[in-house]
Amino acid sequence: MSASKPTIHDVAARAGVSKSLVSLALRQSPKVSPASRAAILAAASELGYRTNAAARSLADRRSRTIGVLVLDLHNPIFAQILDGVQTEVRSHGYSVMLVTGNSDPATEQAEIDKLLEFQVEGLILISHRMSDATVREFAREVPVAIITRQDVSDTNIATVSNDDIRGAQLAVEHLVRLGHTRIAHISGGENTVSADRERGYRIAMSNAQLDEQVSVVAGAFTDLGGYSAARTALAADPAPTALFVANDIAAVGAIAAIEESGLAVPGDVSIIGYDGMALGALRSLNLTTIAQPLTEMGQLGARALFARLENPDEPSKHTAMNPELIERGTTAVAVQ
Amino acid sequence: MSASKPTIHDVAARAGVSKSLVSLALRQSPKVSPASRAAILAAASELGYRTNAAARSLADRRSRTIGVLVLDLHNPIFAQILDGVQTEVRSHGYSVMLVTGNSDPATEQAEIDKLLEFQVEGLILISHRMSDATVREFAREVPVAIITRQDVSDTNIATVSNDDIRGAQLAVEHLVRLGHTRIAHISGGENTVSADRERGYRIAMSNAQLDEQVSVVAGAFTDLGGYSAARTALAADPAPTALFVANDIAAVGAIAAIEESGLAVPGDVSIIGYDGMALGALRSLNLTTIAQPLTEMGQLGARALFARLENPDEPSKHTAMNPELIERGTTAVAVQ
DNA sequence: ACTACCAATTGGAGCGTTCCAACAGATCAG
DNA sequence: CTGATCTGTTGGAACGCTCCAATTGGTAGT
Repeated sequence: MSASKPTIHDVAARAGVSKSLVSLALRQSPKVSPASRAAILAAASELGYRTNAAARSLADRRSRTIGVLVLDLHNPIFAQILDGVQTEVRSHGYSVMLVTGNSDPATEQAEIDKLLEFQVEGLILISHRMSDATVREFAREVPVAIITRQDVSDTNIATVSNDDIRGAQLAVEHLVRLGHTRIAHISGGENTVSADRERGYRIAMSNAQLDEQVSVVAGAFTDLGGYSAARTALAADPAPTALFVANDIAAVGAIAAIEESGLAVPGDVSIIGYDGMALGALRSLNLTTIAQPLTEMGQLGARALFARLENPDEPSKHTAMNPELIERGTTAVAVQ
Repeated sequence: MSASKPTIHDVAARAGVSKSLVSLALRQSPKVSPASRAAILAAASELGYRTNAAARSLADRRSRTIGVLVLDLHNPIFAQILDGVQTEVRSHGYSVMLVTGNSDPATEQAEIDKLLEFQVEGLILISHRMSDATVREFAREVPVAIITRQDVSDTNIATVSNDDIRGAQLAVEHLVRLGHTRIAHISGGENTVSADRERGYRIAMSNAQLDEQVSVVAGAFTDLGGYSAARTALAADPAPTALFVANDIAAVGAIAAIEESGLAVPGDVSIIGYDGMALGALRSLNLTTIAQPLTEMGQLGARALFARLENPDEPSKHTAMNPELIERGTTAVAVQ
């Protein structure tokens, strides 16, 4: 009637065997006789025994756990990526330890430090805001996979991303094809993904001889960020007839700003986002966007991590995905 | 140049002191001389030492970690609740270990089992699909806080929720006030929250002498669930002029279905959701809803857990929040 | 009947920490 | 100068598990 949790010793005593045999039985070793196995399992369940992961991971010197950092749980695209990650990690018999840094580098770093203290065997960063140096530092301790970015290159860091520059060009080319010239860009703030998308915008504008029309308003990867930036963008004279917004969730905010100012989407202003979030497919939003295969990217990222875990000699590589235009209802032929 | 991770012994050797003193210094004990402390800290950082959480939690017999289960990361309201939970948990010096069960009871249970193996000191369930018996079983091992539900009662289970029956009534009363009579309800599937909201709907309809008009279509707490159910609801003859949808994300799906069938919101059909998700406030959705104070509920749930952790004698209690009507653009006077 | 082998089982060491009782050396009161 | 007190430091035990080498009983082969 011990007050605290039963241990392997308690189970052993109750089943009338040694602790070693209990350990073997609990881990399905074939060298335990059926009789002992039955007695041990019975004793364990009677006592409500639960193995202590801390002790196990200490003795084992491995945790069978992967640490996952997600940039921002408010944006549903990360849930889509996570779906792929979880599926893959579980299929390898590992657990996921999930943390967020709320888009703040210092918090992210602190959370990763904790993950490493917990002895995670690998790290998956689903977008992040830390410096390359910091990430590389972590990569010296465990294999790392980065999903959504490709800027860090290191033998111990695998990356999976789409080509944001190319994707942004697809977005602008689509608008140009519809006859738009005053195409403004709402950026996603100070981060590499945003920088690439802006770069693609500039390249495509230049290719279309629209250099004079280039107009970038600083926004953020959030609904409110897109909302405020769109207000600013619309205040220009002449106002843009199309907006390429750095990501879908910000595009939703931008639509709100446009409708609020009495204009129609896409009648007066066309909007195209980026990411391909599931919600955007619904008719109430019906958002034209550049889609990335989010769930697949999660899966591939996890898979790359395990490849390295299972074969530490092979260096990590970059996996490039193709961004794809999904034409829906928020873009239309320019009126003007 | 040891291949594996440095331990406290390595640090001790390098600093020329005992492992015990290293342990003390690393935990900011005041009884370490400044000289030793400096030497130890230097040695630790030179070696890239990181304390092993498994060993610490084993020796300490406490993990300083709270396990959090989230129903579904795809619905952004859970991110809002999580914000409150994280803030509170961190302020107590604890870490959060986050898992999802993808709305599946078996997966949820397996994930919680893992959390308990990791020796989490408490459990926060942000909505879940497990049976009362299962949850009560967990509550025998550690204190539990349930956010968003109030159905389980147990001295070791704290609950924080709004009154869903009352909230649903507010929704229906709002529609009735606008002159609607053919008010259909799109439910959220087989779970207690959904059941309560449906119950509130029925009560309010009855109070308004609209018993004959009661019409419930089985949906789900997802955008697609709301979409399909709304299609079914609209097929009725006569079609409803207003829909009370079980939650916001499903309401977004319902709006899509309505617009797709050539009807306008709120011109032809009014829509009211439930939850108060942040996204609904944006003008592009502008969703009328019954709001719950999500972040605050997260915070209060975590706080209730710590109250019990710090004072195990005091039984856990239920905290009731008030649901509140937020009138936005998806409801309007009935035209008939 | 004896060795050889195999299957099942066991105690002990070790994983990296924390806690505790013990200890050395300095400081101080009488 | 002696004992008491305090400050800083130490080795060993313990946490709950896994791994390993060793041990016990059979069973089979000759």
